[in-house]
Amino acid sequence: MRTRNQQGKQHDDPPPRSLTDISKDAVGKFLTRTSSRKSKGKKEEDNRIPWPHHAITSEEESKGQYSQNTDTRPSSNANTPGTIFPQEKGKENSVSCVLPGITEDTCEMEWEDGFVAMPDSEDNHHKGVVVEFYDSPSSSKKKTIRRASPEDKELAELVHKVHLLCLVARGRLVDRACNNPLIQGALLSLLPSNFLKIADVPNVTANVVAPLIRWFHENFRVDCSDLSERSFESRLAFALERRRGTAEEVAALSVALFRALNLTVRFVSILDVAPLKPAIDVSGSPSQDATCADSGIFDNSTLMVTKSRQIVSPVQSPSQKLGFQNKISYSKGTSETVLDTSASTHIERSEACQTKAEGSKRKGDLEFDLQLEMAVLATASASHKSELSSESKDLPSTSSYVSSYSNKLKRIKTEDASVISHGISTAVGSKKVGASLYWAEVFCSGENSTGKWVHIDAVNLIIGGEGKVEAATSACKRTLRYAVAFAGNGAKDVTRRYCTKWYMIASKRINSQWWDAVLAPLKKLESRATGGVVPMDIQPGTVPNEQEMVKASRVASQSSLEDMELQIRALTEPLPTNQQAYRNHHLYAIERWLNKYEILYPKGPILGYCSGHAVYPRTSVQTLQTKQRWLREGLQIKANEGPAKVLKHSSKHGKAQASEPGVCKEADGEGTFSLYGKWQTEPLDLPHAINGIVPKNERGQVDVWSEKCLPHGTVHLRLPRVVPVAKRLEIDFAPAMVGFEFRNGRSIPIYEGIVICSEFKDAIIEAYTEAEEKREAEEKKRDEAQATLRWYQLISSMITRQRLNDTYGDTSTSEVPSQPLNRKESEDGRKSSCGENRRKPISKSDRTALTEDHEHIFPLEDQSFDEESSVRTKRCPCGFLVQVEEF
DNA sequence: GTGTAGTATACATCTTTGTGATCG
DNA sequence: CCGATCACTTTGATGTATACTACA
Repeated sequence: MRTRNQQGKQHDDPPPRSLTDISKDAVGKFLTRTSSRKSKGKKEEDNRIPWPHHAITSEEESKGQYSQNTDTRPSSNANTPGTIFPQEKGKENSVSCVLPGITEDTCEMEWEDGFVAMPDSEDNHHKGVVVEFYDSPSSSKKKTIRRASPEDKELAELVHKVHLLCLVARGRLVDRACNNPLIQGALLSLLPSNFLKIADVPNVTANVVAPLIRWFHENFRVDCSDLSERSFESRLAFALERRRGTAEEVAALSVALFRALNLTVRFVSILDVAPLKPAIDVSGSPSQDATCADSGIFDNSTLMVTKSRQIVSPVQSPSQKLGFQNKISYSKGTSETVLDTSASTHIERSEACQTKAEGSKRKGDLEFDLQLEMAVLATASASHKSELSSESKDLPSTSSYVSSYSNKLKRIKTEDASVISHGISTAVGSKKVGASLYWAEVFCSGENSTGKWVHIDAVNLIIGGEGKVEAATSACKRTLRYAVAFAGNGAKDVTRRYCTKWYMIASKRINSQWWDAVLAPLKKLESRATGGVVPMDIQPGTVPNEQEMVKASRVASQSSLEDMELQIRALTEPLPTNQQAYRNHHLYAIERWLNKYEILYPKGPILGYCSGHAVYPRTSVQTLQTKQRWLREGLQIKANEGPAKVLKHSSKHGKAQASEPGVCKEADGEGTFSLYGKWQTEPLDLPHAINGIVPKNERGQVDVWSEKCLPHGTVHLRLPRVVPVAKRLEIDFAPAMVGFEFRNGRSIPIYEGIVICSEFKDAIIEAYTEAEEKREAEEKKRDEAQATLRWYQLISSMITRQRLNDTYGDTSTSEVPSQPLNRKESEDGRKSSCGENRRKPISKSDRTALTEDHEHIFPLEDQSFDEESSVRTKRCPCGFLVQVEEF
């Protein structure tokens, strides 16, 4: 949808609002809300999240789509200083402006001087104004980078999680379809009888199944039929009938076939989820992976292949498929791209067009498109696909192109057969490789002594190619982050089998705690399905027969053997060849990249070398702390322990110390501070309280970082107003310093309560309770007295008013009641004239009491203050009141 | 085109124990 | 006189992560 907008293609008639539209709107609104919560910050004037910056045309505007558009944000063109947006035909009328409803308050951005290009055609004249921004030569190098805000990060993580869950659910759905007995039966009926004996082979090996896979590969082809309206099972059945389907379907069919032959099989899928970290927003930098990012979720047949929905391709060569499908995907957005059969130069041309078109997109936009599509697909995949399908129908030359192009590719196919038969090995490292997203894992009991899960990619005809998956994925500018095996409605993360550079993906995966918790129940199901019942899962009370027990124990060991295998892979990762990788490597470290507070202890063993730097196990890296910091954890430095590391003080400290010579120098020298490792510490040996005296530090207090820091025989009473109590009882105490806070540019210690000897605890608490009760009673008494007084004043003023009314009635008069009720006059010294204090008009009734000679007085106890409005109300006992606004 | 090291920069973290005037 | 409260220039230096650049 966005692509169409961007290309300036308009909807002649607004299509009926499908569920997809509704979802998109909802997601858009959600994201708008998220973006509006943007945090402050000087650098955040570029206040946006990755967003498809549609060129909002005036035509849309005039049709009212403008207001319907979920994008209620200003076009990013406007607030991206120094960004050139290439002009394209049909886009001249794009408008960059602040949208209605966005005020200066809500949209604080820096506007840059630009020049207004006047529309050069009459056609455009009435459509709007083009505001273009050109970089000055000096600013051309400067890119505006918007760092992801915490909200962005949170959102990206949520999307990542939700997407993961969706893909896991999808994998289970596919897995379930593979168990469909009808599909399995139909597959068996197609199978030449000589392959049926595989079902009886006791120890299956990769070699045994190889001919079967070859047969399958020859008989089932990948295309991208669009049967989105159907359930996956019916799609699978249809693919079986046609002997062609999407890569996902073909892979699923291979799994179904293996299962029909009684092999232990998993359906494995790379979960190509939305990134965990939000994309940074670099204006003006071309998106490198534009084509990769602009892909669907469930429809990719290979990682290289984008927009594979509309294609009927009988070829298996990934390289051919790549060129072909890219071409199709380009045609979707660019109507001028003519797809003909003649030559690959056309493909290149269309690629160029695409590059040009995509070049105007920010990386963030592309990421957003992807995420939006994911979110929408999660709720309305079928609907969305049908929409895309209808889009593809709009393409005039697709079908003719497809048939002729496929003929051409058929010819190429025969030439490429040798390459294909060797799998992807010859092409790994080249971008001409299509890495499959889906494959099967067959448990070959005849491999090794204990059996082995063998990677079988029937789509690309690869057996045992687990080592190539990662390279092929990375060649596609993707990262293999999650490879999940599905069986028995369960799932198991088998990424380790396919990933050798875990350090590269560790930070791109969701925290393992969450992921493990998600997979835990699924892992059990998977384990149970890949052979039988795991002993610990046998229900108490049921007695499994011997056969079941044997099978179960075999599976248990099979499962744990695989776990062990994966664990070994995890712990025996090859040493990275670049130094940077050691900065946060979970297994290895080099001294150069240790943090300030880290040290190698013990310094060894050396596991290898990288660029001349010795590589140590990460387990040898220890965290260091200052003496003070260890103290907070209830640890102290052992006697005679020298510092493990000595660091220079910051210049601030240096200055402070220089200005105050002789003050507070560390024991080990000037301008330095010492760090110690945990191995140099021991539990804190605190002084004991003796004779009711609390041991205090040099400041006469006790630092209570935690309960561990309390001297023996003392307690910490976190009670307000407890100091006077201790003083009154003449009990020795120390103020408890519990931390610091920064106020007015300096750190201020925070005190909470006192530290006293345990033996006085009860006495203090008793006295404190008593004092508090007394205080509360006094407070209550004071409040009551105040209330009484106010009632007295109120009634007095009412009486006075009544008397005045009785005396003078409605007739205006200048006579003054000479006897104001003023019981407290003598007590209150604060007098003020009415004129001085009256800042607000007084009410009409009050005016009747306003007199010329009477001097009002406003006793303090008759004043009330409204904190909300900051208005103080002062009352004269005569009933006159004045309201004063206080600042 | 790719990988690596170095650099720039935004962001996160750590730092850390006053003083004088005024008022009740 | 003493103690409580308030105002006082709302830290800022440094480390770390990450993107970018130059170079092999």
